[in-house]
Amino acid sequence: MDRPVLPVGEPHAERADAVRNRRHLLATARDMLADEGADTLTMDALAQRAGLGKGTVFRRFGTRAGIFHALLDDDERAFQEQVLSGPPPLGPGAPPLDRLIAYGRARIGFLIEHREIARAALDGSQPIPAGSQTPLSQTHIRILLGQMPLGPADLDVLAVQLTAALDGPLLLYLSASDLTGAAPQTGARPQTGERIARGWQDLVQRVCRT
Amino acid sequence: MDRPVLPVGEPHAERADAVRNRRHLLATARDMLADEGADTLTMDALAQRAGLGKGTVFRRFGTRAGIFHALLDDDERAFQEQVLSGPPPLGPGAPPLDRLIAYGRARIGFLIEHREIARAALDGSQPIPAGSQTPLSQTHIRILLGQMPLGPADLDVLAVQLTAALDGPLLLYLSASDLTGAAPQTGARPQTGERIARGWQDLVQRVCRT
DNA sequence: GGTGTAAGCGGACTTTACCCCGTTTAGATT
DNA sequence: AATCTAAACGGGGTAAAGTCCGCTTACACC
Repeated sequence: MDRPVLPVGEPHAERADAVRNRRHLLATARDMLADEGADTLTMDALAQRAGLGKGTVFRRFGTRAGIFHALLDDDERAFQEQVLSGPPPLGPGAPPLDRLIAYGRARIGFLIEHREIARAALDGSQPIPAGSQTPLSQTHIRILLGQMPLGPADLDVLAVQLTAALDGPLLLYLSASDLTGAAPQTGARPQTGERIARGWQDLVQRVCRT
Repeated sequence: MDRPVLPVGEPHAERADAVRNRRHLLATARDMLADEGADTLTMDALAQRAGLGKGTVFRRFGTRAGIFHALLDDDERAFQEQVLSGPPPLGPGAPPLDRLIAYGRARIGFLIEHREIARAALDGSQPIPAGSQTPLSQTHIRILLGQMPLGPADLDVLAVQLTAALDGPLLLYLSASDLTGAAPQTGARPQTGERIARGWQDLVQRVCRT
């Protein structure tokens, strides 16, 4: 007899209850975040509020930072789609340099908008290489660089450098920023984001001019 | 009568026993590091091995990462001196671009040499802006940039970007690297450091060409 | 030398992240 | 429906960071 018929490509990646619990935990985490902020979001508290065991929370997310990482990934999906198949210059179709500039600008906007989560996501005691949090960023930059005439250059290293250069000022901003008091409005400091965006554009143009 | 004679500039920054204890703790920490590595270096263990109370350890260093930071600062003093008043091109006297390249190379070498401590120093759950660990790096880069003809540019942002671009690949290397097993020899991978150094030189030359 | 006081010290206590492992259950197979 | 097994669950247990506060001590001044 053959292997069982029909559906399975993979045996079964995740059980239904597991999926349900993951979603429920994520939703609960968002509620807590809205209610009280990131600090009081402890693993115990989350488990209790979700009506699940602490073990389950750890099984799903591995670590506290993992929760925030998952939340961020969730929000990032839409953003990624814009990059991969949205309209130019962010999406494909524009010259690589323009796309690079647009990408930086978009990422800056995205992270500033989600700053509380973003900040909490990078806490952990694990190594925190700027840019390995989002291999996507680095990969995308790497690809765009490959499409440009840069002469002899170590594109892999350059991609890491640029990813870090993009994230660096952001991290500085995120950590210095007034995440303490209730921010009066969402776009609290348009200027800072704009300044970083201009800096990015300038840097990239300098690096890529022939 | 004048102010009391002789020494004091400040009332008394630190009591003698405090100084003694700090030094003793630092030395003990180095011993433990050499004996067992960074992981087993807990605050309790350090206090016990040093024959002091845990409260004292926290009073002196504030946080676990603080200990490693202090160790690194200690090692860094010599390096800083080279930068501030050593021979060119690292020290003053050479053209700023050359100094920038030399600085990057030197910093890469320094951090790779002290990788275990460096890695442990950046753990904490506090914000970890690349480059704010060492404001010195950023400041130095900023000053050198100011001495170059770069046209219109936001030098402060550019300095942050370059600092991050210098640290990024290093962090990646430090975290990926085989810090686990006993490294056979100190200069385990000359190539990686060299590759990063070349990347730095290339980046800086691109950014600064007129 | 005596004295006052700010700084330092110690170590019990609290809080959390994270581990472990016995128990339960989804869901495939018959 | 009955059975079987790997995955998921629960929640008590552990370890380590960081806090607190009453006691001790260096040292400036007399």
